[in-house]
Amino acid sequence: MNANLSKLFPSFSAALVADVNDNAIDKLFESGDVIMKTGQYIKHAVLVLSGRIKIYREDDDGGEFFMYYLQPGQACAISMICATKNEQSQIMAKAVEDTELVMIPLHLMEKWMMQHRTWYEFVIDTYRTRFEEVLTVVDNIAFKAMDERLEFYIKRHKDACGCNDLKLSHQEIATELNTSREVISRLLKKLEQRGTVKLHRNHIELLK
Amino acid sequence: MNANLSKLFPSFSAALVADVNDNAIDKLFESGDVIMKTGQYIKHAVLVLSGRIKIYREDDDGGEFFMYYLQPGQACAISMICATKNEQSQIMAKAVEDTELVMIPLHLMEKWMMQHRTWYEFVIDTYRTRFEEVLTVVDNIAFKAMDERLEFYIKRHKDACGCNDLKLSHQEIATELNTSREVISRLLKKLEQRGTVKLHRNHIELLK
DNA sequence: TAAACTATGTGACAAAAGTTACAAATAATT
DNA sequence: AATTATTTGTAACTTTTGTCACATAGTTTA
Repeated sequence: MNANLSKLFPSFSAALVADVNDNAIDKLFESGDVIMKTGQYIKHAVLVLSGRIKIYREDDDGGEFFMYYLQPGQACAISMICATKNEQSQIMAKAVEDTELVMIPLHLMEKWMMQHRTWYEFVIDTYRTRFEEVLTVVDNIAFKAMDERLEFYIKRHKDACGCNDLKLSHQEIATELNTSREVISRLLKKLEQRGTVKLHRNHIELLK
Repeated sequence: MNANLSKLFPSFSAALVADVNDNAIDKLFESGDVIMKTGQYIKHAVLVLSGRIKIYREDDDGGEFFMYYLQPGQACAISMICATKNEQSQIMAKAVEDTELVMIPLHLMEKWMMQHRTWYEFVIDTYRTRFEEVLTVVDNIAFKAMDERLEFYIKRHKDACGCNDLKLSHQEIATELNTSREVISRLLKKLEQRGTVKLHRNHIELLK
């Protein structure tokens, strides 16, 4: 089914790769698609094969606070945690590139935890790294002001896409940081004056 | 060793309770003791038998941001996650009452995951509920202003201790919310005027 | 009990963030 | 090319939060 599964998930044993190929469902999403809504019931654990996903926390007034990226070779910790009990999703996931996923039915989660040591370790590792990532998000909003949070936001984008372009409007960035467009425009201007970025329409060039 | 272990952790199988009693180490802390420091290596998974613990996230400048309470019958998710790989703690834990803990050596974590279904379910459930709790913390600092965050803080204290007294100074509350004492004094005065609380020295009476 | 210490109250002000309003620049559509 | 829509820039203002200064009221200690 997927020749590059073992390349993207090198820790998986051959038996596990075979089991994934035999049982998992492949699914494609286009850039911009909402992959999972808040409140939706989760029936699969999700592995990312290609593309890029952004994970958001939503509030009652339409706020969409950006939490973290999901990349090829990674798994959605929330889907794994929720999948074990068929719980509702606490987050919203959106594809920001054309994305290929592997969906693993929830009843296999527990079986594989017992059967495949490499799956067990992968799941625990996914929990740990994602928990730690959420803690760094807490750090930023608890301890930092908006200027530093914007820089952190830009840095994470750079790390995730490996590029020097942020193709978003000021309004979109503001929404993901739960602030207003004017605040982001102001702070970006300051970054431009410092030579950190160059501003274009719908597009920010990252210089340093 | 502990007669009430099965009362506090009713989901545990008899075999698991016996295994805990045979292998775990009992440990006592006094109110105010730091149970775990940020950066400390974790060698045990921690279960709470009695007392109350507060979990903090620290920053470089001595900030101590309050995350959540740990109660009897609960386990420290961070210790479980980190214990599986002997990682460093990402949080600081402080006893706010005299506290009795059960420490489970890390090499048993994995063994029990395979051996005891009730342990597996308990661990997964601990991850899930704690992950969700951290997400509600993110909600509060990402979407809410300080007045609402203070009310949320008070509510969680009330839920955790089941009492109507918050025995902390304004300065201590300010530290745990990463703001200044004056801001907390101001907001508490407003709550008092609304009849929500009654202010005393080192002690806030919760009326509603 | 006087002195020292700690906690709280409060006014005045500064800085950061959020809001309103509108102009200018760019892109898309007719 | 003209019109319309979107994005960005910015000034003026309000609100919230943070800081400084100092007064007052309890508590503890000498």
